[in-house]
Amino acid sequence: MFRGVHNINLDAKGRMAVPARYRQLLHESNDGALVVTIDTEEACLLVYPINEWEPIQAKLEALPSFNPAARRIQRLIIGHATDIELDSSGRMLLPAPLREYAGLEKKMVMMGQGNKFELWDEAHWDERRRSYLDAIKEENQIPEELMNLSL
Amino acid sequence: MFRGVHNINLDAKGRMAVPARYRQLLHESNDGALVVTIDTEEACLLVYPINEWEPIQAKLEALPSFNPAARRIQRLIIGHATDIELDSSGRMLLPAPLREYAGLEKKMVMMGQGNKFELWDEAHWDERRRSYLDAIKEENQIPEELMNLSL
DNA sequence: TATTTTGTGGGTAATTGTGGGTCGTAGTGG
DNA sequence: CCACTACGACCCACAATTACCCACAAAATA
Repeated sequence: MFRGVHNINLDAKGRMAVPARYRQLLHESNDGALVVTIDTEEACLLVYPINEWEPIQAKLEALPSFNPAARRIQRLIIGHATDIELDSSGRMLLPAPLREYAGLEKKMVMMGQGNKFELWDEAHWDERRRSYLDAIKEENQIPEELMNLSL
Repeated sequence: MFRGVHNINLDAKGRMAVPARYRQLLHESNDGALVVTIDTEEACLLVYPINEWEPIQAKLEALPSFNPAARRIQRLIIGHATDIELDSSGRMLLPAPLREYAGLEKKMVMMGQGNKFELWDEAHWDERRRSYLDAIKEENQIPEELMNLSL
């Protein structure tokens, strides 16, 4: 699955070159078909290969629609989910509204996260990473699940 | 398993020569396939043979993703975990973003740590080692687990 | 000291990333 | 319904990076 960081530049047309190492993988499994949507907790975008996305959307749709919290999530996540494809030179064009949401201008960071990629504005990610690292260092009570983890 | 220290130089292209004694081992078990990621507590990098890494990523992905502390750890560790291979002369090219994180310029230290290696900037490691030694001398209460250890 | 192994530095070719031109299509407004 | 505009798909050319290779220096071994 996906992992690793890459510094990527967005060009003037809002396109980003997908690192070559992922292209084959994306083409083989899904012919380069992807879905981008927003992360509701952070100002970043999530990119799924279509086959990873479908079950997620199905699960979201199955949520009880009279529940306001569920409706909100559905609206936000499904609402922003946009199909995109890799172009002939292995780039993807990020839709303007989503670029705006994540504050993507030029320098960005692409990170593999298992079944998906995350896209961050570079400055924003640097700052966020710092705060994550601080949180880890200052944490006085580490969750049970993490205590037993040996890396 | 891995142990021992080596002083290593990064060349101008960001490559480091893996000490010959580890090469065979790495090639035999994994064909030289490795994963590098960051240490979240110290400014250093962790290098795993791929077979050692996979179960770790699996464990990380299994953490509850609604737990903020777990999400942070996942983002940081999986997000930075980059696949690399030994080249034909037994060197590895460290990705620029990771080199930056650990402040690796030229002189570095590689240390075996059981199932992985750690990479430190030399000056940084020297200083850190001093502070570790000081901490041990000044410590008045030694953790239970250590009390029963006989070296 | 001779010989082999290991580490280091670059040169080169191939691959990958970047920028931009052009054309077709869809959307907009008159 | 037509002209015009904006945008995206496609294409090409150049720049940057990486993989591969070879040669030499340094170190270890015999």
